[in-house]
Order: sequence, then structure tokens, then C-alpha cells
Amino acid sequence: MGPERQPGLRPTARRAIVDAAIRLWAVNPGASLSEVALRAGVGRATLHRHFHGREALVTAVARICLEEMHEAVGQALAPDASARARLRAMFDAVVPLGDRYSFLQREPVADEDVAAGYRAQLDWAVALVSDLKAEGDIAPDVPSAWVVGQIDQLVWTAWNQVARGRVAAADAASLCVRTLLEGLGGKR
Amino acid sequence: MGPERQPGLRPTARRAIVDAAIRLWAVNPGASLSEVALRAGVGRATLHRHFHGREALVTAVARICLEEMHEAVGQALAPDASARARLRAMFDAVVPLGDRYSFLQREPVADEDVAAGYRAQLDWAVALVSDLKAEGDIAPDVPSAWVVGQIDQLVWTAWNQVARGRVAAADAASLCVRTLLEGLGGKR
DNA sequence: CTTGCATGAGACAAAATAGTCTCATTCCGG
DNA sequence: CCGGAATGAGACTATTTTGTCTCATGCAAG
Repeated sequence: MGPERQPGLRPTARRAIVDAAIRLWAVNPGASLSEVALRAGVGRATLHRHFHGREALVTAVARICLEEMHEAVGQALAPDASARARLRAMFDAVVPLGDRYSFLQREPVADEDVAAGYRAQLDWAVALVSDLKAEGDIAPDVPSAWVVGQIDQLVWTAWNQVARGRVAAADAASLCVRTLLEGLGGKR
Repeated sequence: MGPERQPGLRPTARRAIVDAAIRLWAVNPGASLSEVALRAGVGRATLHRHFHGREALVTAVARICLEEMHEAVGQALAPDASARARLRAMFDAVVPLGDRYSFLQREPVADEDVAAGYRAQLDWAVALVSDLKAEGDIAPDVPSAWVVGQIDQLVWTAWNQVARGRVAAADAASLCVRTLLEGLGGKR
């Protein structure tokens, strides 16, 4: 799944459009293509030159989001690290990509590659939770689906709080790990 | 903020429309009014008779959601209970209203009454967190905004998991409390 | 039974959005 | 500097959604 450069079209414009779509749709999933083009600083016609229609843009954005997240996680991940360390590294890598993450979560994409990539990420998360349980970091009686759901939501809320200036970016990942594993209880 | 019955119009139709809107928009915030009317089992014209336009329906729905949640929480709340008991009671009362909750969270409503009600709920949550800290249930070093955010998201995710059959409805509230206060760690 | 009124269905208009096309302008490589 | 190609702006059309209106139907109260 390469970048799929169309012959001749400027990559900078394409990139600007995708970025604008990610940021806009993270907050307002119904934003029109006019708004996307405006935010991207690009003419509406140019948007249609790069992407054949709304759906094409959606799947292109989904691909790029998956790619970026996959790369970010891959970079941050020492494969022989403990499950807990991997969890921490994952939060560190993914929280700054919270807008991309939320896009993938809520946008249903028809494209098969995207669906496969999404499934792969889900499987990865399930495997991580399984390892966390095996290493004693997660109680075995908690449904794994619940844990995965919590991890998902933590990424989004953490990004959100950082974006609103309520939490320092540097604290986000550790807060996530702590919240998930130890909770926010007073007796530590 | 009364029910605002319009003279003559059947309350059952109004109620059906509001319910349909809540359920539909919880999953797909961009659903058209045709879809709402269809889901409500009501003619599109009838919908416009009861609500002057999309915005009117949105604010009416928001009012009703606020009302229902306020009532549900009020019923479940023993005012002299411990903060932890109040937290638990709140989850018990609100998780089944997850669709209403998510609607209020994501739909920006211009109406002043709705905004005031929303602020009141937020204040209530902040006060609860403050009490939780005072009673030693929440670590004082955690930002209160983070705690409130977690509570918000817990309600939504819990409802979601219950709706998808991944978690039993009876377990949801206690899972929420445990997740928030003790976390999902293995060493209890 | 009859009358009144809300409803459902559908036609219709208006507005927003999506998508296409043209043309002058600007940018970039050579 | 020059030429080609992408871009921006705008006109234009199609489709979707919204909102209004009319009229026949059905229900419910009297």
C-alpha cells in the first residue's frame, strides 16, 4: 500500500488535504469537502483532482492514518520488552496521533485493505492484553474486550485533554498506564 | 423546562420521534430527518409538525436527555451516602442511558437552558470528584479534569459494551467503579 | 353515527453539498 | 527565461436534505 502518487499532481497539496481532513473530521465528522479544502488552503477543484470523491478521500485518509500509526508503534516498540513496557510505549507513540486514531475508530471504511489493517491492529491489541494478563499486569477475570475498549478510549481522551491544555503532553502516557493498571484510587 | 406540549398534537408521536432521534444519533450523528421519522414509525410531515426544524429537534432532544439523566441520577442518589457510593449509584443510573449521554456529549446545542443544564452536570461531576479525593478514594495528585474525563468515557464505553453484548448489564457499573478506582491491574 | 383533528403520503420548492468543467494564473523544472 | 502543468476561482449541474403545503384517511370524542 504505497503512497499512490498520481502522475504530476503535487504531493504537498495532497498532503495538506489529508491533514486538514484528519484534523477537521476528528472534531466534526460531517464536515463538508468545501470546509476540508478551505482548511487545507486548497481550491475545491484541486481536492477533486486528487481524490475522486468523498469516499476516496475517506479511504485515503484511513490508509494514511493506519500507516502512520503502524509506523509510530513499530518505531517505539522493542519487541522483547515486557508487556507493560510495550503498553507504555504504545501510549507514548499513539496519544499524539489521537486525531488519527479517533478517525479510524468512528469512520466505517469499505476498503478491504483498510479493514484488514484495522483488524490487524485490533488483533495486536488483543495479543497485548493477553500478554499483560499472562505477566500479571491485568487481572485475569476482567473481560479482554473491556480492557481493549478502555485502551482505545484512553488514547482518545488523553489526546483530547492534551489538546485542550488540561494535561501536559509529557504526562499523558504515564497517566494512561496508571489509570489503566492501577486506577486513580487514593490508596496506592 | 416543561414538556411544552403543543396544543392538540399527540404526545405519543412526539415521544416516538425523540426516542428514535436519540437512538439513531447516538450511533450516526449525521442521520437525516427522514431516517429519524422512519425509525419513529412516523410520517416526515408529522415530525415537522412537532419540531420546527432540525435544530428545534436537537434542542428538544437535548432537553429531554438532560431531564432524564437528572431524574435518573436524582432517584439513585442518597444525598448522605459516601462519595464512593454516590459514584457507584451514578454509574448504575447513567450507564443504561448511554445513548442519551453520548448525544449530549457530542452535540453542540445553542439553547441557553441546555447549556446551563450541561454546566450544572459538569459542576456536579467536579464536586463528586472533589469529594472522592477528600474521602481518599481518588489520589489527590491526579488532575480533576482527567478524572471527570475518565468518568465520562466510562459511561459511554460501558453502555457500548453492554449494547454489543460483550459485558453483562449487571456487571457494567461495578466494572466502571473498579476500573476507575482500582484499575485493571492484576495485583489487587 | 358524525364531526374534528391529527396523521400519512406525496408533490413541491429551497438550500446545501457533491461533482464537473473551463480558463487565467502561478509555480516548477529545464 | 520559457514552456508545460498544476492550481485557484468560479460557473454550472446533479443529488441529497430540508422545509412547506395539500388532501385523503383514520381515529376518537361527543
